[in-house]
Amino acid sequence: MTEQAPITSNFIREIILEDLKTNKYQGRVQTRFPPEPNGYLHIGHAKAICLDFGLADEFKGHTNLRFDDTNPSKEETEYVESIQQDVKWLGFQWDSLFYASDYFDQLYEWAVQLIKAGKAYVDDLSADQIREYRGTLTQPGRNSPHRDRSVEQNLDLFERMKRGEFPDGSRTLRAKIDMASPNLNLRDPVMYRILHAHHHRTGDKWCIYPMYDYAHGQSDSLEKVTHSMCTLEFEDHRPLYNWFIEQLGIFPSRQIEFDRLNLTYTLLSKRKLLQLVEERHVNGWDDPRMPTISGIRRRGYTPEAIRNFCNSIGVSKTNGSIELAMLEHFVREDLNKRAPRAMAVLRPLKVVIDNYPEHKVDELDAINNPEDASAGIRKVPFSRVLYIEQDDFRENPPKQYYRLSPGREVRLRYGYLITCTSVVKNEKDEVLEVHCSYDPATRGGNAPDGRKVKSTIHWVSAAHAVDAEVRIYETLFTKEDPNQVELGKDFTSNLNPNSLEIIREAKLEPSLATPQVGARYQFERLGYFCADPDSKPGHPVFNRTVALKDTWAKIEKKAPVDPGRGRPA
RNA sequence: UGGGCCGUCGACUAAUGGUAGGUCAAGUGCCUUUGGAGCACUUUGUCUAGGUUCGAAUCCUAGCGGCCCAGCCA
Repeated sequence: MTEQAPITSNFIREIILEDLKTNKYQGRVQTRFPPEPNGYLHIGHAKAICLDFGLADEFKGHTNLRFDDTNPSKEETEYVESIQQDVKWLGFQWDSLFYASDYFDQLYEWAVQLIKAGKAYVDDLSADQIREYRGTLTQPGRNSPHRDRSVEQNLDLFERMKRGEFPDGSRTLRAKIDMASPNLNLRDPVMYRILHAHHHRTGDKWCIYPMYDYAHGQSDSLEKVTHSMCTLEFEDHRPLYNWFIEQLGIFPSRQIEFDRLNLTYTLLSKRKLLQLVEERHVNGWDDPRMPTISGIRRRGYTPEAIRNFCNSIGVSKTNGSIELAMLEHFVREDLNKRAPRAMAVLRPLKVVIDNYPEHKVDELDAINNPEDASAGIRKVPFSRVLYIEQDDFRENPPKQYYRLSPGREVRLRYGYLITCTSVVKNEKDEVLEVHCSYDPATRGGNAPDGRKVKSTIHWVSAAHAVDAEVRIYETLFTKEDPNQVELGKDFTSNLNPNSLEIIREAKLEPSLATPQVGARYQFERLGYFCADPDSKPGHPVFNRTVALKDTWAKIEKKAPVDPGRGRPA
């Protein structure tokens, strides 16, 4: 396992350190991760999870998992299950599991208390009217005509809202704050709305449901949360968060806002991810192209890689976007150290070793992981007919191309030095097979005379090869910022038509015939691959997690001249 | 155009009035039975203009730029 990346400090840790120093909460650090169960968790949530759990762990504190389930029309138990699975998979364990709906009774009592204190009132205005009365960014709002009802009447009306006497949308409970506040959140925010909807946990007990602003801070307070982290867009809500707590005189949790994660070529909005799923642009929430935890897990990412990434990107209040290369770096770093190596040929080209005995099969030693001696070695069968990668042969090699070409000698990894003697082509001038001779004295890959070859290529014995499907992924979107669209179009116009390439004719070394689902390998010289649940015994399916860094691709891109054709490729 | 928040290498992030540092990316070299990995080196930055100060990324003022807020979503 990769050692933990050092966590660079941040302003939230500084706040906690200061609170610890001044003994503000008697040395307690209590956080919470509060997802709404209305979708799958994504890499952006992973950042929040690492923060919430990581900071609490660091200071011997506690973290609750709390489902923010105040809107029954969007929330489902499928999501609460996937969220728990994902948090655990990332390597975190919550101290207590709560639901905002656990607090519905208490929240109702507190609402009554606020009504009695003249701090809340039942409003009969419709949604449209409320919007109208709210004013605009530059103009103050106006008081609702119902704002000054008596406490008795408010109590009666609120009670009857709860009993179900009124239809959806006909009334709300509002906090009585200030319709002229420059902060729109303080212009008598709605605390309760009428919603005759079945709730995934409370069933039909309630037909009024608290709004986020009224539920979240009070839930934090009930759990004695000391540091309540959320994203920047809630900054404007903090005065309201504090207002409820002050009016109620309950435990003062503190809300601290940090910047949401943005990743290039990636969308991190639950609404848009849901759209991708529903419109079938991807094959479900766990499609390996999705930035969901379940998607990147299926893609082959490790929890350690994700945690190291989250701990390395820092936490601040600046709106920025992290390059996808950063995330990829951390999977490569982790997998390089732990993934066993294997040989796989994605686009096979037949190679015949003419001077190798027809039916001979040799078992060659291959190192499982050069980064980890304890991983040991395995046997790989070698015979007269092999597959190599089409990319590893060029009839007319460009400058700096070191791989196989007519007359050239290369090394077959853990095998022999071979020299290309001739090629067989079809009528379309395509190379069908390559003929080589091998040097029997080079078994294992070294020449007794000390001669060197410039290149080592991977291979699979044709007679022993396992047929496999390999899925190659590119970014889901073609634009760094998928939200950047022409007028009248939406983000789906930036979908990358080549985000998934299915290779059905891949040839794998025999040890890969029946991998465990989720097993991760490095296919030598190609990248990291992960066995997909679609695998069948003897016919595996692999997802490419990430390619290896490819220096040759860079060289070729920089000087795209093919001397064989005499013009830029 | 009301309010809130934010501007440091290409990206992300440190420096808490005292040497602008780290990671990724990019580049160069070494090494290599993965053109992988590793190692070494290199390039590029404090939004602008004033001010305070022995000294400013940091404090002040004024600009400029970006993000968020007018759901009975969270």
